[in-house]
Amino acid sequence: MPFVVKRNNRYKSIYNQTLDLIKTLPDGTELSTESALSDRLNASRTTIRAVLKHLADEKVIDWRGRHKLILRPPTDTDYFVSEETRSTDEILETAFMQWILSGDVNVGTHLNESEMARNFGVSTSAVREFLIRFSRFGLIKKQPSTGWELVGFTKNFALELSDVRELFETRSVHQFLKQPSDAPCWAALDELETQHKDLQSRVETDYLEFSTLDDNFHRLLNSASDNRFISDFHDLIALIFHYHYRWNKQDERERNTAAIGQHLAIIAGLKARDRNKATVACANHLAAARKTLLRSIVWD
Amino acid sequence: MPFVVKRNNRYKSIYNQTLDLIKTLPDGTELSTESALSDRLNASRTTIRAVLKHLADEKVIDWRGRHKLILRPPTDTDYFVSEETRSTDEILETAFMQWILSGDVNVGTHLNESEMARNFGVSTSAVREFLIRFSRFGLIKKQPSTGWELVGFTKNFALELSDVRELFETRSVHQFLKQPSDAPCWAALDELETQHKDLQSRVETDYLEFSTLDDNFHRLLNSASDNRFISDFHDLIALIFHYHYRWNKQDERERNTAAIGQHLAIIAGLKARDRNKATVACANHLAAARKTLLRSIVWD
DNA sequence: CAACCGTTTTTTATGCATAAAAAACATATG
DNA sequence: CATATGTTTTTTATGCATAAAAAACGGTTG
Repeated sequence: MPFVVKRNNRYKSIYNQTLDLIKTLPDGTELSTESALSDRLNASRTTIRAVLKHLADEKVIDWRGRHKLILRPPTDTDYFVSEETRSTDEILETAFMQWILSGDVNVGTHLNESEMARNFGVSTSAVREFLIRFSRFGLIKKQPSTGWELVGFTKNFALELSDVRELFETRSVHQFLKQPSDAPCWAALDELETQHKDLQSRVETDYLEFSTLDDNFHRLLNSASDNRFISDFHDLIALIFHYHYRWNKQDERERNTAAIGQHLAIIAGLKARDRNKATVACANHLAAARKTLLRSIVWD
Repeated sequence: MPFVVKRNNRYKSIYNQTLDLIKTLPDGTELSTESALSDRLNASRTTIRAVLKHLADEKVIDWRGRHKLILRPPTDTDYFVSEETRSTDEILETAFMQWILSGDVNVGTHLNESEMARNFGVSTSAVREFLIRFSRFGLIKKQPSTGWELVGFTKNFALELSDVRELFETRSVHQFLKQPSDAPCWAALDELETQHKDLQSRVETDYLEFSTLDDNFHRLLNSASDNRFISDFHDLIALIFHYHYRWNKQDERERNTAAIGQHLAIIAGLKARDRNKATVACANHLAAARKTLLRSIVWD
């Protein structure tokens, strides 16, 4: 008897999205063609047809050949719960990051594949492939035939990460300044400036919104470098910060308020086409980010 | 019936290493203890015992409990052929790099897992895990449920690679200059200088030896940065250059001769503790390397 | 009794089967 | 006859079984 059954999270996720779509349409109207739905929801027709079948069984639609009549609006109970629609990889990433960032597990710990599979409720292959994929972030490493070892989010990790980040972002700032004034990135920068000022005015209550803004801002900066290795590295930064924002709540409001100001200084420097000013503002911001990161170290 | 049988390349590789070891010992002497062999050859006692068993069967040793008497020196036919001792990952990497660098396969090509498994004579899991592992180099990428796509060693890839390389190595040169004069890296630099001069004197015939020297030199430089992300990136550089040296034979002697001179200029700058001179020499070398790389592009 | 070997248990590596999903192909319909 | 649906084939995702290898355990021997 199988411990873990094969997941069909894609189908369930598409099913939920189709319910959302139906909600926007009045009863008595027809759903579009299978191919159109397939394009729109980014799934194969096979999946779409499985969804339509289920919708018909649930009497949400009446499906006969090319006619797909909406019978009733979906209710909350029609939806699959979010746990079922998440991909194995998402589940693993969240569980794993929570596990290692909680500090319950020590640096140098040997990671046991079958134990992880048991604890996280997924198969050993899923764990195995996740670990291989995840290893590119440098938080774990493996020696052949001996398995995986937790490197962990240590002080050195944070320092090395910050060093490279400073190297890359400084370059990105300089590349940004080289963009022609009609390049779309300048409009995007204006938009981000507005969003920053908006959030600044209501930061007391809404400081949690900063995390998304932060990611968008740095992603825009780095886009000027137009370099896949810099983008890849930003994925790592984003990962670390994502979970950092999620679990390290210390001084969060103050930190975010300060960071908004630092971002605005960089934006001002860029808009003034003032290389020196922008560079200094960037250095200030990254120095602050480095400090924050170091304060959140669990180990050493 | 299985298409592919499970490999035991580790055992075979250790067996060959044990034969090497026995060659250094005269007949009639005893091999050391199982644990000692295990430590020395970096394998578990289980593997060592399997090797000893095979050695006894082949009458190379007489094995009775703790007595392992050497009966005869190993012959060439005792050895497993190298194909059998290579790991699946090595096999895949070589075959895959040869395949994509040969230019027979176009950028954007969809990589079929089972086809690759068939062609390379390994299982689909092996291919799958290889692709995940290999994807960190950015030569392939995957979109969920749709499989892998060849990004390929394109002009942009080479340009972006070179950009980051210049960023990192310039930093490494500066970090190198900050090392205290009694740091071991200075002695290592002296040693490399000697090797470079030695090779320079016989470059006409032995220019193929440069590839190893090149890797060692850049690895030493980057070690000054003491940064895992910079080291990881160097792995990518090393991979590209390894196969580049292997298949791109155009002007190889001239290129290597020039590169030796460039390396020596960097070494001279470093030894003189002349930041400016070292930086310029490094920039020159990397500019030449960039040019070489771009000339070897298969696609675009 | 400490180092060593024989045996058992655990973990990792890897082939493979199969469900889920995508893609291709065939047929129908307006 | 172009576009849609119905059906089949192919490919990917993923659970799992098991051989290889490592690690642990326990008894032996000098």
